[in-house]
Amino acid sequence: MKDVIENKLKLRSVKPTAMRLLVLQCLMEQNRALSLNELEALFENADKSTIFRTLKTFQENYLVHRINDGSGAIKYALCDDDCICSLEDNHIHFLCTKCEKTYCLKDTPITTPSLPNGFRANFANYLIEGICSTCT
Amino acid sequence: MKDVIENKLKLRSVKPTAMRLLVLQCLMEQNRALSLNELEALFENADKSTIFRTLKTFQENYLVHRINDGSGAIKYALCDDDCICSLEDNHIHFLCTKCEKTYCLKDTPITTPSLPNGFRANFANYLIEGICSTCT
DNA sequence: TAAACTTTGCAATGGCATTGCACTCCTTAA
DNA sequence: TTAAGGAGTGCAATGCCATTGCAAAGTTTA
Repeated sequence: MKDVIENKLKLRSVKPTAMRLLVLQCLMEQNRALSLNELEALFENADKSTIFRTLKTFQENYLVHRINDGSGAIKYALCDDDCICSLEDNHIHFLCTKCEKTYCLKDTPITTPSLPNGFRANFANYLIEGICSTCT
Repeated sequence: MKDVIENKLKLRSVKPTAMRLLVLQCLMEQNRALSLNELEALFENADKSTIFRTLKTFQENYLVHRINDGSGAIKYALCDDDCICSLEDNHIHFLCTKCEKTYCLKDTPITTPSLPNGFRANFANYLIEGICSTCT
């Protein structure tokens, strides 16, 4: 397990510090998008700004992507290994309004519609709110 | 023009105060989604909290909908007259990353994909970022 | 081993949404 | 016509979250 995490970092040329390993492991285990506060709560003794900067480093190296789910707090979720956060990598996110958890629906790619004349798309953020399978 | 605005309010049983007429007119004229700060700047002498509460009233009566375009500030845009802000009323929004303006693409309804088993959709927020026709 | 760089923790700061409270305005009923 | 009640408004907080400056701690390199 530890190897897998370290490999993920190596793949993106990010030095494996203790904090980074922890955050990455956490994101892998939870299998959903987490906010800064949620992450902070899971660690107890780690500083929020350190986690913030860890996540920033991760973003810059395509390890995680940010999700704006309208909850007020930005959520962070793991990217696939071959992700470069392009329009093609964007996928739908799902916010359960009951448990407040946000999931990546990686198997549900975003279909970009034809836009009005002169409009060009670079990035898409598609969020669906509803009830997840656990809360049904 | 004034009649049109007053009618819109009457249609939703919202009392036409000066502030409400102004805000509604503004949203109609701009033909795009505006943030609280943008609205405040357009009026100069009106208080932000009044505008906020005006918009809240509008939301509650399906006159405007909120848009989370990831800019940090919530934007507000006019609803159609027959809107009840249901999943079917949701449409795509477009944020131009150059001029920072957000548009409703009312003619581009959101197609909700088939979700994983057990997931049920109640609301969708689909934002596309890119360059608008004016900035191309 | 010392210098240079990176990472971390703490303590701000700033932006935006939201609310409490008092004042004003408008409506209503005696 | 006037007093009372309710709605709307303005001002001044408050709170939450993202972000950053700075110094200490840790790591790498010559």
